[in-house]
Amino acid sequence: MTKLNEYPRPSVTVDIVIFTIAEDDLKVLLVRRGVEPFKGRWALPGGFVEIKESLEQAAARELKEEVGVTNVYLEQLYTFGDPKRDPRGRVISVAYFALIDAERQRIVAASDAADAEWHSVFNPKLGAKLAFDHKEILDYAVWRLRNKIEWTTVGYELLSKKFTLSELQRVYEIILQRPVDKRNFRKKILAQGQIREINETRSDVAHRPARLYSFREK
Amino acid sequence: MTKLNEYPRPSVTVDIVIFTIAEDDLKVLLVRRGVEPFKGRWALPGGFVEIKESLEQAAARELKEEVGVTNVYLEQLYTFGDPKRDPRGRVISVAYFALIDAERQRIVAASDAADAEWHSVFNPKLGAKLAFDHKEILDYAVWRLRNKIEWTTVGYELLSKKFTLSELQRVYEIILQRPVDKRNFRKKILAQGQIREINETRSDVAHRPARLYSFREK
DNA sequence: CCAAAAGTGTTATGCTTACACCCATGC
DNA sequence: GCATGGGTGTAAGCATAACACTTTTGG
Repeated sequence: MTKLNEYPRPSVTVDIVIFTIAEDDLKVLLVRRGVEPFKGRWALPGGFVEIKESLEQAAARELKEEVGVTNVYLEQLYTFGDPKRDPRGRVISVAYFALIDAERQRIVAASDAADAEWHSVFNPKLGAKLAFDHKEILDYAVWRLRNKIEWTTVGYELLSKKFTLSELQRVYEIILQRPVDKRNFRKKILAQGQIREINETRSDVAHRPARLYSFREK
Repeated sequence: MTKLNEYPRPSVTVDIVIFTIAEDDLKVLLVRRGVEPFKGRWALPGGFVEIKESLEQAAARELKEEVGVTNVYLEQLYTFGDPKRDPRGRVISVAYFALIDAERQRIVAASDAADAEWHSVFNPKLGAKLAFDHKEILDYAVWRLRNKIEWTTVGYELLSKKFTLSELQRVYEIILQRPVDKRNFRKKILAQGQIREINETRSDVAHRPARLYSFREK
C-alpha cells in the first residue's frame, strides 16, 4: 500500500452554527475567544476532529462538550478551506448547523459554558465582532436555513414537543424576516401531514386557548 | 497564540465527480487504481490538498493534471469523513462535482490520461467496481445534479457554446431519466431568459435544420 | 363587556401539464 | 414525395396568494 505520510497535513476542525429561537428572535450561539488570534472576538463553537471519530461525531461531541446537548438536529453545511482563513496555519473547517429546540435551550442556559452567549443573527454589527471567516459561515448557514424551512419540515426542530400553530408560524416569520399569512400557513402545514393535533390546549392565557400539536416522531 | 500541532492530523484529499454527456448517456470519469488498496477497481480522480492551496484550487489543479481541462464548472458537494473510509488511515475527502462540455470533452479524450475512462452513470454494475466510498459520493453527485438542473441553468455547462433546443432537452432527459415534453420544455427554457438565439442553423441534416442558441456569457 | 389571540373558506391568479399538427430540408 | 426531426398554441387542472370576520377565553 502507498504511504499517506508523504504529504504535509492540514489541521481539520468542525465549526457549528447553533441556532435557536429566543426572545422572538433567531439566535446563534457564540463563544468569546480568550486567546490569540482574534482574542476577545466571538467565534462559532468548534474544535479539532479527532483521529478516530467521524465528522458528524466530532460535531456531536462538540455540541455535548460545549453546550451539553445531545440528539439535536445536525447537518453538514460546507467545508471552508482557504489557506489564509486561520493565521496560525492551514486549518480546514467543516461547518455544521444545529437546531436547538426550546426544551434543550434550557439545558444550554444551565450548562453556563464559559463564555458562550446567544446573539441575534440579524444584528448588523455582529459581523464585525466575529473571528476568522465565521461571518461567512454564519451567512451561509442562515441562507441554508431559510431555504430549508420552505421545502422541508425542519422548523419543528426549533420548538418544544408540543406547540401551537401560531408559535410555528412565528418561527417561520422570524427566520424568513417577513410576515406569513395565517390561513395559508395553516393550510400548507396541515397539508404536509407531518404534525398531529393532540387533545390539549395552551391554557391560562387571557384569550381563547390555542390547540397544541406535535411533530410525528421526535 | 495556541499551537496547532498538539493534535494528530488527518490527510485531506479532494475527489471529483466529473460528468459529461456522451453517446446519449451521462458519463463519469473514473481512473483505474494501479496500487493497493482497491487495486484494479475504479476510483474518482482526486488527490491530496496541498498546504498552500484552497480546496477549490486543489480540485481545479486535479482537473488540469488528470484530464487537462481548465475553467470548467466546479462546485463543492460534500465532505466525507468516516474514519474507516480509507484502510490506510484517516483520510477526509472533500468531494466536488465538475461538468465537462462537449468541446472540452475532446481535450479529455486527447489527454489520454493513463487509465482514465468514461463510464455510464446508470450502469447498475458500476457500484461494485468502485473503490472506497466512491459509490456513495457518485450517488450523491447524481442526486445533486438532478436537483440542480431543475432549478438552475447548470445544464448548459454540458453542451457546446452553440446548441439546439433539442440537444438541451436531450441533456435533461438523460440526466432525469424520463421523457420531457418538447413544447413545455421550450417555454420554460426560453422564459428563463438565459439563452439567446443566434442567427445560425445546424445544416447538413436530412430534415429541417434546427436553430442554434447560446448561453448568455460563457 | 372588553381585549386579545385563535380559528376558519372562498375567490382570483399564475403556473404546470397534456396534447397534435404543419414545416423545412435532404435524398 | 417521403422520411426525419423542427417548430408552434391552447385549454384544463392545480397550487399559491389575497383577504375579514367570528369564536373563545380571562379579567
